[in-house]
Amino acid sequence: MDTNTATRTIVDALTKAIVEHRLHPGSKLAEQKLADHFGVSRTLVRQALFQLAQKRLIRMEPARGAFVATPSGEEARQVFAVRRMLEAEMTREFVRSATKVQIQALQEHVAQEKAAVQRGDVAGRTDLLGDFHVRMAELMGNPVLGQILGELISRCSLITLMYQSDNAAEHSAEEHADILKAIVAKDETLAVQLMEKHLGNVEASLTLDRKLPNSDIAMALA
Amino acid sequence: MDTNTATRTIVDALTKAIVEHRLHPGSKLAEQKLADHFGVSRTLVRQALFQLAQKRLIRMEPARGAFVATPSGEEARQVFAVRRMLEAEMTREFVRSATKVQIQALQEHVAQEKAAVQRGDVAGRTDLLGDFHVRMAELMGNPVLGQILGELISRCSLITLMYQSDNAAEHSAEEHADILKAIVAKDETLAVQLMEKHLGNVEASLTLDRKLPNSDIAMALA
DNA sequence: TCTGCAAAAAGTGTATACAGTTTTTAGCTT
DNA sequence: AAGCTAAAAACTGTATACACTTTTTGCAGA
Repeated sequence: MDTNTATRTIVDALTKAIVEHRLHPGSKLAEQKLADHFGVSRTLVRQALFQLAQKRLIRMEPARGAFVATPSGEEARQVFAVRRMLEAEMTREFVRSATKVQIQALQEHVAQEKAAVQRGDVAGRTDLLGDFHVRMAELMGNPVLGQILGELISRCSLITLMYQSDNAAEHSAEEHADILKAIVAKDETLAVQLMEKHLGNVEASLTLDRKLPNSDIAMALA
Repeated sequence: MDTNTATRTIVDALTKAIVEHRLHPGSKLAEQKLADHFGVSRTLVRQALFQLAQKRLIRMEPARGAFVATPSGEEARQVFAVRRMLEAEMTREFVRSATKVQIQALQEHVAQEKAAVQRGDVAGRTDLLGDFHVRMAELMGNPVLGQILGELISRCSLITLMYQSDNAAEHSAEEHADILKAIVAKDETLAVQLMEKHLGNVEASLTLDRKLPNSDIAMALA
């Protein structure tokens, strides 16, 4: 097994479990248990945990171990602010440089989103809605951008779990479609505006000022 | 010693050595040597190396160890593209929201830059020129932004070392001053434009298409 | 002198050991 | 029964051991 292929497997599995909400914010991640589960020693588990901590999906407390992250409302706002900055400009550049093939790829993606919404596939829908943004980054041929955005979106997945008040974000698929229409029309300004508004809507659908994010409860009961 | 304070020390020391060009691109980072140097076991060194790899300041090759990163011209362009996206919007928001105190902080920073330029302090100058951008991010009260930008700028430090053709980036201090003037004048559009142009200039002063980035030579000789 | 090869040295990858800390458990007191 | 305390268990943090891989070294042959 190549250098860090085992570690990567663990990182990916845990990332998936966290963003898919099978591991809840605040949950303890005990090293030995994970090691047993993955059939490796604590050494590799620790490597994975450190990487996840750097991606802010978990936090590590001295001598107490690793816990699924519980981002504060403050932090959530900051993450969204960065996303808006990054994606506004990304959209602008995309309108300028997108080829037919790239636009087609996004159109297919939006079609998939709609399909997921229609058949009530919540998990798939959530996945696809985040992927729309990562896909766009990747289509621009900029993996650096793609990685940064991917990490921000992972964090958002955690955030939406903690703070979602209603399913107001259900319109995301439509908003993606609208953005895409503006892109097709090469209307740079409109596309950027719609993207900013879309991210604003997603953020607005959260109740970031809640006093007790349910994570604290989880931690209190843990 | 708290959980990862030792590891952090090593990460910081190596980061500093890399961005200050005391460790050259392609250099081998042998674990035992580092462990001896820092007076710890390989365990902690490895943790540090993994973190640096995630920040893309080093790369790790299976069974061959860690080397100071040698970013390709392609990657360099991508990093700069992301910086432009992020900093264009950051500048826009800064113009909108900056208080007198924040502007003053930046003015003092630019004054420091000029002083470093005047007294021919190359190392200090390089440091300060990068810090200008991080400082701005921090002043916006957004640590998430600050961290992402900080990492991008660390990578740029490596990039400029590898690809700098001449000292064309000497005008950076003046350009910072110009941007700041536009900010003071609350001229949003101009400030954004100047920031974009500034980053374009920095990138343009590099010869990213060079066939043999000197790192390859270093590696070939290693 | 240069090339090829095998042994030795150095280095990485993973598991395990062990010290110190935190959490849990069990018993004792009120 | 509730609360406190001490012993036990579980867990983290770091070092070390060991297998396996890569690199270096030294020597034989051309």
